Amino acid sequence: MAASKKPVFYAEATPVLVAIDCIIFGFDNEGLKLLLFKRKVEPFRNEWSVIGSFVNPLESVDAAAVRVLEEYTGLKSIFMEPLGCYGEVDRDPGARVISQAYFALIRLDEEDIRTVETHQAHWFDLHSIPPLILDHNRMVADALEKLHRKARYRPIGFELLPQKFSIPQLQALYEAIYQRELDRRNFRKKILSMNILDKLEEKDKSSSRKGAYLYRFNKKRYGEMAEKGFDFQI
Amino acid sequence: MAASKKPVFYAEATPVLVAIDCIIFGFDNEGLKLLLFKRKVEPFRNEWSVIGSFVNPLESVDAAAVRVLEEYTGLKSIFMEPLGCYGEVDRDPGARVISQAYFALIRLDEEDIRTVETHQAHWFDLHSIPPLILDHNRMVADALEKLHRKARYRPIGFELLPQKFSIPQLQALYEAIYQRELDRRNFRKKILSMNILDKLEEKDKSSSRKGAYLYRFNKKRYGEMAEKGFDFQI
DNA sequence: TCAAAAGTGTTCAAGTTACACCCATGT
DNA sequence: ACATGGGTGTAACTTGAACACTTTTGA
Repeated sequence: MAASKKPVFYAEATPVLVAIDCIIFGFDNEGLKLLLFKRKVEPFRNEWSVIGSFVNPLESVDAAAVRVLEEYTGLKSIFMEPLGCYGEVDRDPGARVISQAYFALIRLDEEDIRTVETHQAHWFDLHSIPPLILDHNRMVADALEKLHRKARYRPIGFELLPQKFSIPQLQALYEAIYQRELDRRNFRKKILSMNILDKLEEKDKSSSRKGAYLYRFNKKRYGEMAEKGFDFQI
Repeated sequence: MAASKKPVFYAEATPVLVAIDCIIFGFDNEGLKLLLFKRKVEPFRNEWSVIGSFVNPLESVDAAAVRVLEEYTGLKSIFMEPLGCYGEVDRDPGARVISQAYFALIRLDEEDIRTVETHQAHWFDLHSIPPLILDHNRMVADALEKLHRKARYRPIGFELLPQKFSIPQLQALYEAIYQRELDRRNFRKKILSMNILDKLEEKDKSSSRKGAYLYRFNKKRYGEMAEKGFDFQI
C-alpha cells in the first residue's frame, strides 16, 4: 500500500526511518520524576528507554507523538512540545533512524495513568536515571535543560500539578525544578501579584494541620494578559 | 550502495524523505533581512523558498544543514540552530517529506558571501516577504519568533554584526529585532554594565562626523560569566 | 499545649525608567 | 558656525531580596 504512493519527484533522494521519542516528566510532591519503559523490540530489548515509535506514512510527526503518548499513558491531552531532532548517522545501530524528540508533562493525580503495569514502565527519580539505550540519556538531559529554561518564563509548571493546588505545592514544584530553595513569602507575593491564580474556598489538609488554600491556574486570564505583553517570570 | 545497508531491524517501518531547510537572517543597519532563493527543482521550480536539501544517508541532519549553508553562502562557520520539525503529511505535494528547519544568522559584512548571483538569491526586507512554497512562510514566522525570544536572553545579536561594531549599531540591531525604539542612554548603560564588550581605539566614522567607538564582543568572558550564572538580558 | 506547616509586612538594595545637555567633527 | 549623531549623569520609581512573628489545628 505504501509502495503505491511512490514519490513522483525527488527520485534521487534516499528515504530514511523517522521516529518520535517522548520524554515524560511528572511531579509528586517529592520531586520530579521521569517515566521510562522497558523496550519491547530488538535491538536492546528489555533495556530502559523513553517511549517512542516510528512515524507512520499517513500521520504527521506531531500526531505520532500524540498517538504514542495516549497508547502508553491512556491520557489524551497531555502537555507536549517538540524538543529537537536527533539525527546522527549511527545513533541507532538497527538502522538509519532520525528521531524527533518531544517533552511532555503529566499530572500524576490523573486517575487513569495505565502505564506502569501494562508497559513495564517506571517513574524514576531524576537523580537515579539508569543508563538508557541509544542517545536517550542525552535526550533526557536536553529535556531537563529545556524544562529549566522554560519553566522560568512560561506557566508550564501548572501542567505538572493537579487542577487544584496550594501555593506551598506550587513552590515545592519550582524548588524541584530549579533545585534550590525559594523564600516562602517572596514566592507567594510574586505568584499572587501576577493575578493568574483563582483562590478557592477549599483547603488541602494533606500536608499540614492548618491546611493550605487551594488555587486554580486561570489559563484564560493568563492568555489575555500574555496577548497584551504580560511576561510570566518566576 | 545505500541499498546494501538495509535495515536488519525495524522491517515493519516505512522510510520517508527527510529534508533540512535553513531560514537565514542578516542585518545591514537598515533592518533585518531574510535570504531567499529561487527554487531549482520541480515541483514549484522558480518560486521563492528558503534553501534546503535532502539529508543524505551518510550525513547527520546537522551536517546536512552545515553543508547546505556553505554550498549557498560560501561561509563555513555560520551561527545556526535547530528551529523545529515540520512533519505534516501533505506539506509537500512532491512526496512525504519531513523537514527539519534551522535558523541561521549571517554577518552581512563577510566578504565572501557568494550567494546572491550564483544561486538566484535575494535579501528581502522582513516586511516584504513574498509568498513562499510549501510551509516556508510558516517556518519564517516561527524563526522570527524564535529570534525575538532568543535575542532577549542570549547574546546572539552579535552574530549579525561585524566583529567590530559601535554601540549605536548594536542598538539599531535590537531596535530592528524588537521593532521598537530604545533609550540611547539606558541601552548603553545596560550593555556596558554587563562587561562583555571590549572597547577598541578605533572609531566608526561611517554614520556620523564625530564617529562612534568600536567594540568587540568578548565571547570568552561571556562564556565564563555564563558558567557562573550570569544572565544576559536586554 | 505543642509541633508543624500556613500565612502575612516591612525595610533595604538594586535595577529600570525617564529625561536634557555638552561634545566632536566635516562641510 | 552649524548640523549631525555620539556621549554622559541623575532623580524617581519599581522590583527583588532578606528577614520574624502570628495563626491554625490535630494529636
